Formats: sequence, C-alpha cells, structure tokens
Amino acid sequence: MDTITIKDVAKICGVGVSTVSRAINNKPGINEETKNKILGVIKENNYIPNNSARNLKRSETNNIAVLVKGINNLFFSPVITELEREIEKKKYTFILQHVDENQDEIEVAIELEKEKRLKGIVFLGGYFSHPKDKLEKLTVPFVLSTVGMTDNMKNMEYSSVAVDDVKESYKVVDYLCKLGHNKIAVLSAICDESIGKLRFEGYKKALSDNNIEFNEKLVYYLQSGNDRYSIQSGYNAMKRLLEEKADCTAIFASTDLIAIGACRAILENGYNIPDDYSVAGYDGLELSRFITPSLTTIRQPVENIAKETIRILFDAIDNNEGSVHKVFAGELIVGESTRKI
Amino acid sequence: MDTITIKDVAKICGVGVSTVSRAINNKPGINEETKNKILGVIKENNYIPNNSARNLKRSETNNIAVLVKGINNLFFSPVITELEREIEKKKYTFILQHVDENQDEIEVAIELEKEKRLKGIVFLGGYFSHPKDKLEKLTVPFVLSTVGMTDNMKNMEYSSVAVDDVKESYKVVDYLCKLGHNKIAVLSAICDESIGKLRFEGYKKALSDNNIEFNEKLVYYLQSGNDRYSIQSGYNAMKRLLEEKADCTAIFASTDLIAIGACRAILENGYNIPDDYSVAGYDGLELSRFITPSLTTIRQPVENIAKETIRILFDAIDNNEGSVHKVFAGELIVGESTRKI
DNA sequence: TTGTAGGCGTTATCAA
DNA sequence: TTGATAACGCCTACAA
Repeated sequence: MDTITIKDVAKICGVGVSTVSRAINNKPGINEETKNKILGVIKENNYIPNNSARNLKRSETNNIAVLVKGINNLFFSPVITELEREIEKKKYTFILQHVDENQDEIEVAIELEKEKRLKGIVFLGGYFSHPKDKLEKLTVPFVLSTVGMTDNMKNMEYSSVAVDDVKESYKVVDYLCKLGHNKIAVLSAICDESIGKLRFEGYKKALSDNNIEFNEKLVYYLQSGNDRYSIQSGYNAMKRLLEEKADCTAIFASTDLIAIGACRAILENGYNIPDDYSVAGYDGLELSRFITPSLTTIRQPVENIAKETIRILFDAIDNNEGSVHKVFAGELIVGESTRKI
Repeated sequence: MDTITIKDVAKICGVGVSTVSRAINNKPGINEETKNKILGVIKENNYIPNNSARNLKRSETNNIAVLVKGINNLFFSPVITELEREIEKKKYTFILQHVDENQDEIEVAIELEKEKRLKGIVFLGGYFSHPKDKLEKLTVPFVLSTVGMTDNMKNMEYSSVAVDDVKESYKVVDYLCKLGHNKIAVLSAICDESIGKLRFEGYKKALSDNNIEFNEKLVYYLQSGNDRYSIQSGYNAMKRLLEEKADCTAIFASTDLIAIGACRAILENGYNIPDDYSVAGYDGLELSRFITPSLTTIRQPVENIAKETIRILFDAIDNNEGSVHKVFAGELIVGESTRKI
C-alpha cells in the first residue's frame, strides 16, 4: 500500500489536481458540491498532503519557529507554552525546534527558514554571540527571548526581550546584604559567556555597593560541560565549599536548580537553612515554591516576556518595524531559604 | 538577496548540477579537485540545500523521529538524551518532534513519516490507545517507549518497551505496607486511561495482598486537565486530604512531582515527613534525590529503556523482526520520606 | 568523470 | 468553475 498522492485523489474523483488542491486548501472558486465530494474521497482514502512538497512549492507560509537551546531547561517550559498560545492566537503555525547544546542555532535557523519558509523566528536560550555576517543570512525577522543580554547586543539590528541579568542578580544579592550578610559565596559557571558571567557581575556589583570586599575565595565554580547547570552540579560545588569550610553565611546560586543542589549538600552535612546558611537562587521556577525550604529567588515574568516577544516579532513581520530591546524587571521572591542575621 | 540554489552553484562553478549534488552528498565518482572547488564556492556563497526539496526527492533517508507527548514532563528529558545518543551512534538522524497534549500523536506521525521519509518512529508518553486501522497507516516500524502499557497492547502488532506500572506501583505500596502502614492514601488522576489507572491498580493489589481493605475515602483525585500531573496539582490534592483530616499515615503519589507537591502541603501545615506522614512517589527523577526529605520512589531504568527501544526499532528496520514487548523492572529507591511505624 | 533530463508531490498561472 | 501545465529545488538514471 504505497502512499497516495494528490494525483490519485484527482483520478478517483475524476477531476483535475488543481481542483483537489483548491478543496484541500479551502481556496475560493470551487463548487461546494465537488469540494465535498473530494473531501469525502480524501477522508476515505486517508490522503495526507506531503509537507515537503507543499513547503517546496508554496511561496509563503504562516510558520513561526521557536528554537530552543537545551532541552532540559525547566525554565523554558512555561515560556514555550505561552509562546505557542500567542502564535496560535495570531493564526500562525507554531513550530518547535530543539537545538542541541553543541549545535549552532543560527545554522539550524537558516536551514529551517528555507525548509519551512518561515515568517519569523524566536530564539530561546543559548549564548547568543554570533558574528554579524552570519546573522545576516537570516532573512526573516527574529527575536531573542530570555537570553542573557550582553552589552554589544544592545546595538545590534535584531530585537530582544529579556530581563537584565546583572540588575536582577544584583537585586537578590543586595537583598542578602541588606539582611546583614557580608560573607556571601557564589556558585557560578566558569567559561560561560552569557548568564553565568552576567549574574556574576551583578553579584560583584551588589557587594561593592554594600561596601563588602569581593573575596575570590568565595567564588565556587560549577563543573564545566553541558550539565553545568544541573542539580548535581550545584550539589558538587556546594560540597566543595563545605569541605573547604569556606567562611560564609549566605550562598548565591546562579540558577534555582543549582540552589536546590546546594541546599541538599548543606542539609546533608547537618547544617540548617537558613540558620547556618542562607541560600538564594535565580529563575523563579514553579518548583522553587514547593520545595522545603522554599527558595528565595528572582522570578522572571514569563508570560510578559512571551507576549512581548510575539508582539515585537509581528511588528517586524507586519509593519517592518526595526529592532527593539525590551527589558523586563524580575521580581524578588522571598522564600524560606534566607534569613536576617 | 534571493536564496541561492544548486543551479546557481552549478553555474558559478561552470559545472552541471549533478556534479554539485555529488559534491554535497559525498558521492563517489567525482574528481577531488572539482569537488573541492565546488565545496569552496558553496561555502563562499552560503549555499544551503533546501531540505524540503531533498526530502521530496529522496526515496530513502536515515531519519528516525522521536515523538514526545507533553513537553513539561521532566521524566522524559534523560530518556530523550539517551535515545538521541543511540540513534546517532547508528549514524541515523535524530528528529525530535513534540506533540501537543491535545494533538493526536498518530496523525502527527503519519504526516511526519511522509514529510521526512522516516525510517522509524519512537513514541514517548501519551496514552496509547489507538484503533488498529489507524495504526496501520504507519508504514514504518515504530516502538512505544515508557508508555503505560494496557493489557490489550500486549497482542498488538507493534513493539513496546516499558516498565510494568502495575507491578512497580505494587512494589512501592507493598513496601509501605511492610513498613507497617495500613492506612495508605493515594493521589491519583481521574479519567486517565494509562499510567494513572495502572498505578492505581497496583496500589489496590498491594493493599489486598497485605490484607488491607481498600478504602474509597483514601483515594484523592488530582484535578483534571493537562496540568493534572503538575506539582501544584499534587499540592492541591494533598491539601484537600489534610483539610478533610483523612485518616492515614502514608501517601502514595502517582508521580514524583505529585509527591513533591504533596510534601509541601504536609510540611506547610506543620506536619512532619516521615513522622506524621510517609510519602512515596513514582518515576525516580534526579530531582527526587535532592529535595529534602528525599523521596522514596520507583526509579525507571531510563538508560536501558532507551537502549532497548532503539535496539528493537533497528531490529524491525534492518531485519524485519516482528513485534516485541519488553518489560523492565523498576528499582525501589528508599528515601527519607518514608518510615516504619 | 561529467552533464542532461525527468520526476518527487504540490501549488499557481493560465486558458478553457 | 475547472483542468493542463509550469514551476519549486533537488537527486539520479542515463548518456556522453
């Protein structure tokens, strides 16, 4: 039972292929009666149009792709849900495409743009630092969403929506300082161009503004590799800290998962949170409200980010608007993992 | 700057398209020199073959698709990673395709099979209960992986790899019984054809084998809707249980996330785990080892499941082997969330 | 070793 | 309202 094509359908119905095509695509200029008949035959014979052929032939589609880097990032999941909703609200087709940690998202995007005749692209995650000439190969509008924003991005010719990682990590570390902590360790990724670096910067800035001297010895680097932001990685880093008996009363973890791993290490060693150590994270995962102790963290306004991303994207598609860099404020969520001292 | 095609490349190089095609696809029968020259021109002009055209023309590919139902299922993430590794080890192309909660995975698969000329398909998740005639529209081999197995699946003509949900949930509930608990509540999904039902069955069976009478009042149903397996959902169900002061000493949650939500509700109400309530989950997420108290749960052998899935799939592809139903045993992980009474 | 031409399954443009 | 027919961009006999 070989696969059936539009030609077969046409033959069965005794009409031309173009008529069948019109029926499939709901195009005008076709008799209701013939249309119904064709649709009936299609259903009966389980005819399904070949997407490759369609994409090849169609000059224009309503496809929007969302490229996600890193499949196991819990944080993205609600963002994606929201993006999908927004895209479908616009009557566009939502295409979710995962990008491997060690794949180049731009290459993937360029290929996909041609294959699916995309109208627009959203990039989620990753460390976006691509040379200009490479980005220019993308001919449709695209928006970077929730990607750590580096300074040189600000004057690029594409749009972005995100929170200011420096500012927000500053916010949470500053909060720790105001609670009276002045020996604050940080669990940070080494060799991370984006969020790791930015959140580390915010940490340093907050210390400095609170007249606390930056102490190199309180910086604990996460393991390298693609799993650097795993729970295990946070656990490992914290364990080292404890073993070395680093002198601190609070820990700033660069993501919630890192914080969760750190908490486990602390509790496992017989210490208490927040009595012995205050712990703060960053991301505001749903999960972080439900673990015990609940995490003090920065909640990123997921819904707004997604909505704004799509708004900007469609502004570019429909009205040819130029690039915009929208920054949302995060929200400090005070959980049970931190205390005044 | 319109997109460049193979013809343009051929023209620039002053060769025929077939020569360019040979260069791209690493086919034999081409002069090394011309090949290098062509490859050079391609790089220079950023030529990227159109996948739609390729898929359309190619009679055969090495594409294997993994269809995942439910994007926010933490459990799948390591399975996917493993599947990808195995598929690429076989020199096949791994295609990850998400399926919406309210989409029909078979429809998606049928379409994708044609579009991408798939060689095989792996289904992950979902509640697999499709009519036979529909499944027959899939012409390539496919394997169901980690999907709750219902009895009528056993004699279907397709393959599956999973753990026995009834048996494993029996295992963990039996463990609770052996600890001395005889009033065990269950947090279970209502109207779930698959895992919810199966795990509930295991629960009942364990009670019965331990001479504990099944008590309807100790069954707490999760909210309906696509988020029924969310942490919040577990939290809500447990909260109801506490409010109604249900008489029990242990809780069996049908997934780890549900258990985590339940734990939060318990602790928030001033009770202790496991002193006041023992809590057990199911899935064996990495996360569950790191929260405090760590969860007693059933760990599914993710790596073996993935490996076996691919093995069976390729057996079907390469050797035309018939259907196999492989069942792996889960592992009872004893955490800090349960105690003897 | 290379080039020409036909076709993959659609859609779009005509003319009927 | 319909039906040929020419693309879409690529691969692959087959011929040179």
